Amino acid sequence: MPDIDSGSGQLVPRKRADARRNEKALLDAAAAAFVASGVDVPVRNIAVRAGVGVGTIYRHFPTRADLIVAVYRHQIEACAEAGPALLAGSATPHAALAEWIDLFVDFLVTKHGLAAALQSDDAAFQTLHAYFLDRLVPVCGQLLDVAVAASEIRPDVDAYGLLRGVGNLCIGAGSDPRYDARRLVHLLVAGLRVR
Amino acid sequence: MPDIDSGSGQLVPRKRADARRNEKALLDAAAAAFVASGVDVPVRNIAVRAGVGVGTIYRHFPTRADLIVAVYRHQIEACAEAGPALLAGSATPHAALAEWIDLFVDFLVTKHGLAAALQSDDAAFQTLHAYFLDRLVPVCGQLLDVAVAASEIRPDVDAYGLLRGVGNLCIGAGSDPRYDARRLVHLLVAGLRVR
DNA sequence: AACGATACGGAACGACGTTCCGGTTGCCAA
DNA sequence: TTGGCAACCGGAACGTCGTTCCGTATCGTT
Repeated sequence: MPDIDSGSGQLVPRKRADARRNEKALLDAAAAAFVASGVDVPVRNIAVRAGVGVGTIYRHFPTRADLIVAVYRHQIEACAEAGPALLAGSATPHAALAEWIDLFVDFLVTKHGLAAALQSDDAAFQTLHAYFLDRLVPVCGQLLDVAVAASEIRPDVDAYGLLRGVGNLCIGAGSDPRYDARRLVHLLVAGLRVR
Repeated sequence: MPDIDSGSGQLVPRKRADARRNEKALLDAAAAAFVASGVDVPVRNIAVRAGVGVGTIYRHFPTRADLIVAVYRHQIEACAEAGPALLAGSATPHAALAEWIDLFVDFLVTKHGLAAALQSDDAAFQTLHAYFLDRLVPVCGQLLDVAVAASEIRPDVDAYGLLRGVGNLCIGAGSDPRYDARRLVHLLVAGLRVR
């Protein structure tokens, strides 16, 4: 029985044991390296940490973005799923939006260099860009829609632009104590309100 | 008479004619290269455009930041000097602040990659960072002070953070038609208002 | 014209991302 | 158990880029 069900009825050939072991080791090593040196850490460092050759990294994760997404997938999913929950449990739609954006900001500012990588137009980061957008823009859009319907915020704000703006504001947060990204994001969110 | 007065009583040895010629050629070449490929254009490209060796670039401009500052110094000065003028000629201090920030944003979004370079923590860009801050933070601070004194905006906003936030919002503007940095900056500035 | 200071050019080096291939290892069938 | 082959691995090798360095050329003065 060489094949395995990968969650959605698709039969994919089961990977070799050493390949699975290396993939796990790489994820752990990458997570540690990202914490220690940011997501821009040289590929070779991650390879050394994981005790594998650089070729092995590229085989499992063709681009750096694939590795980043794999490392942070759980947290991004959690953020996405928190959207509807906040909407259901908050006093007002605007409060829910603000709290959700806080979650997003908290995630970004604790990941050295991730916000910068998100905005990079380097082709290697397109996958990263796309994953964040696919997963978070709809959630943000829903929060915006409800808040607009409640006449709490201006009607002409789109989720994509807002999310990119928030992401941009998070760049460099954490490396300069004089720069308070959370505060600026709050100001931006305040600017969304109808007067 | 080999020495020359460099503006402030300091006698500095006059540079050789070929050195002055090359410096001019480099500034022109860099300006053209920045427009064509952004401020991250490889050093060698600039050297080729100027018809010079790479060593000559590093002799005249030890870091990339020095070259960028030299290319854009005039525009940055103009932006700084526009602050007081706007303050004098605008309807309200908040309007002056908004207009001045518009100038700053217009400058940034038309210079490919400059906003990103401004926030980079790479040591080579420290000079750039410092020059922008030295020149523009005081101007922004003055605009903020007056607007605060007029009770138009919240009192707890500092010029450094605001300027960095605006700069951050400009990252990637121009390379993605879906991302409207000007609009987000407007929202941020709107968020500064007292309720 | 000759000479010293100044400036030039580009080769060379190290860091990095990425590709490629000879050797190794896990897996299945016989 | 073992043979064989596909999958997989490691790291050498290549191209790009920033940066340094030094032998050579040029300028300005005497």
